[in-house]
Amino acid sequence: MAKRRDNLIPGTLGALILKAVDQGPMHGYAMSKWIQQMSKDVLRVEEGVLYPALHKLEAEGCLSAEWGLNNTGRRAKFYSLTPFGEKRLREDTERWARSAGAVFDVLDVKEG
Amino acid sequence: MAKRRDNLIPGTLGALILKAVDQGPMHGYAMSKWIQQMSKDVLRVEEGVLYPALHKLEAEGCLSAEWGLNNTGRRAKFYSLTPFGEKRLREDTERWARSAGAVFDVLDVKEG
DNA sequence: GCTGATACATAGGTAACATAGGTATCTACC
DNA sequence: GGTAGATACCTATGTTACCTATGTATCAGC
Repeated sequence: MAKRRDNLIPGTLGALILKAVDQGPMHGYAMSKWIQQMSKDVLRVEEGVLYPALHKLEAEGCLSAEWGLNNTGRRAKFYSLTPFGEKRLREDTERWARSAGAVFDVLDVKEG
Repeated sequence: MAKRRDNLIPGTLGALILKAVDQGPMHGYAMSKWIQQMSKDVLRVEEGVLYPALHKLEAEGCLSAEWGLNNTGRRAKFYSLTPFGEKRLREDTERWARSAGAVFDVLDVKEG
């Protein structure tokens, strides 16, 4: 079980979530769909992976949460970026670009 | 201890090593230096990380090893790519390009 | 004799993700 | 009334993969 590396590149999940919430307050299920769509179906964030990550980001002060209603009247927990979360997103994005670029360099692959 | 994500993007180490050996038979220490150099000092493969990974790749049939002497006459274990290792390198590289590209898409970062 | 570089190796710790299960509501369909 | 599927949340357990620390040994240079 626990086959590795089917969906995500480990270490990127936090940034993906923060980027989703950066679009505006969003609930978990919508983030999952948004990431899947923006990645053209390459990245999938299963719910058993998503919710623990959300709780961790909230505990770290990157996200704030409050219950509300979605556009069909269903109860959902909406997350927003805190200033600290915005800072984290910028840092994570920068670190990712740097590290991923280095991997492309070594593997001698054209990026894009 | 065990601070996370200082050097490597998890899941990329195998491909980095295979790419190093793809340059020609190489011993571990030289791989470490080669990766560091090709990544412009962004990626560092510590020895406690490298050698277990080499043993694993050998056990999986991606690498073959034999003892020899380096150019200064020192004893070293030289690794070569097996056909299976070449296949693995191609697959890993392709998967990396696809997944990393998707992360760039989501994070809305220019690659390169 | 000491330091630093080269070269290999193992042990123990932990984070992060994958999988599998669970609850609950609402709509659509039969 | 029953079922299926989508929406929406959650937790528990397992495994991998990496990080750190530490050890051995040789050789060059001071």
